[in-house]
Amino acid sequence: MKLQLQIKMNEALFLRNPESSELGKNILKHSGQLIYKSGFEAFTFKKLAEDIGTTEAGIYRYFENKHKLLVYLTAWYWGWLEFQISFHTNNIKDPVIKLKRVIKLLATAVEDDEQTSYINESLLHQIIIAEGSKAYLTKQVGEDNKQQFFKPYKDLCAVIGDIVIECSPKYKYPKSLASTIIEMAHFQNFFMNNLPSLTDFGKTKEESEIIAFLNDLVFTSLKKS
Amino acid sequence: MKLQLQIKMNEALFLRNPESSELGKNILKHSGQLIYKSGFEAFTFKKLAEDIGTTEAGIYRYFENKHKLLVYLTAWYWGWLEFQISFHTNNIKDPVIKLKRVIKLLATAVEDDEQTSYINESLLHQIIIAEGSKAYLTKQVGEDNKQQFFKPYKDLCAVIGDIVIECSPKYKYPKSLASTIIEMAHFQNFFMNNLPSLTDFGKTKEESEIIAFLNDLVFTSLKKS
DNA sequence: TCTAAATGATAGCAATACTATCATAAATAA
DNA sequence: TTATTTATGATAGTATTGCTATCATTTAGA
Repeated sequence: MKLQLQIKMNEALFLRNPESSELGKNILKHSGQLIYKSGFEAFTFKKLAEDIGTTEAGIYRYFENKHKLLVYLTAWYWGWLEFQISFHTNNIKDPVIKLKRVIKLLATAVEDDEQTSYINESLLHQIIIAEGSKAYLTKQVGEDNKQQFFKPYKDLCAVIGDIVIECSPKYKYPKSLASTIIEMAHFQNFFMNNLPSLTDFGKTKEESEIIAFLNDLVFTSLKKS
Repeated sequence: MKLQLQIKMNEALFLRNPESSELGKNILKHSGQLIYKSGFEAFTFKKLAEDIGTTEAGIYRYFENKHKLLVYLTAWYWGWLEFQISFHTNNIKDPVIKLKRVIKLLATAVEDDEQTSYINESLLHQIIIAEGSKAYLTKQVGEDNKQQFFKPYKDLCAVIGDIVIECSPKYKYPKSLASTIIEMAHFQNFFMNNLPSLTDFGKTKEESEIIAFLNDLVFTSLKKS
């Protein structure tokens, strides 16, 4: 039996559901590759269309513009990650172990899990590191937020915040700590690889060091309170 | 006597030094206002030129493109902030108080200090919060880094890292903690105002709460080690 | 097998991101 | 002072981007 993981996406993110057709799936697959390769700024629907072997107009039938597509990809990623977390922390009672597992999942380059052939999760992880913040660092963030585009991110943040509270019921900043963990898991990775002197991991470039840093940061905060 | 604070800028950031002429100063002033108002994506040299009352070609004589201009503004900001920090922590011996002062400076909306008429620091602070990461979250980050465009940011990070070490000589992650403080001072502000459920400050929207969060995060980490 | 929906092919248009040219004004050096 | 460099203004032009529209052709579902 082959299970197919389906992440329910916000319908306002697309014009036509990309998961409902071959062309749509190709859009998701190739946009991931293209954004990874050339960066979001250089990414255009024209190039994407050429890559797939369709036309620009074809892409526009699925996504209004490249911003929506980026938001789609990030939303998909956060949804997928929340599932990974609930899967990998299932049956763990100790919230400290749970939180450590979460930090590891956030900071570790995932392997493509083959459950979704049209999205390469490890590529997506890299894209989120370098481009993820651009999904919300815009003037339309308020509008986009009203339409619930960032719900998967917020849900994930809430899940992590809840684990924080389980670890330390009196801790005063569970949600800010959660968003700090998420952002820093990615930013420290980007810095380590691109601006190493902003980190202490420039020599080894090991993800395990980021995990150690975050564990130290989080658990000294939580033990104390 | 009126002191003029001059921040030495990397010459590779511009084609003609914008601080050397009226037009140049106008470019800095109005680009700040425009980016603040419409966001970096919608910002174009054409609009900037119209705003100033010059031509597009006129702007291109100073800056190669809008990315370089953004990097210039961020570099200027980090340089200015490092000066503010050295000024406001001067003569403080206790590194803990020093670090608290630094956190406060990072997280507080600055008031325009009038020393530089052509750059509005409080506007710039807002720009850095919303657009600052876009200066380095690009495919050219490696190239830009080779040209030392991010030196002011790295210097600031080093300064803060040194204070961390003064506070707690055995702490293992001074630079990562420094970049975490800097980034989170800004990100928590952005989240608080735009995606409040990612923080614990959505109700009050007070900067003082961000400062309290960062102080808690940093000093529990440092006291323990 | 009919019919609706999805795709492909092509065109076009306004805005963006530049580059080039030439005239003029302002600053500076001989 | 004049000669000359340097900065600005005005205008043009070009390739690419970011779309929208139309119509013919497949493909898939009822």
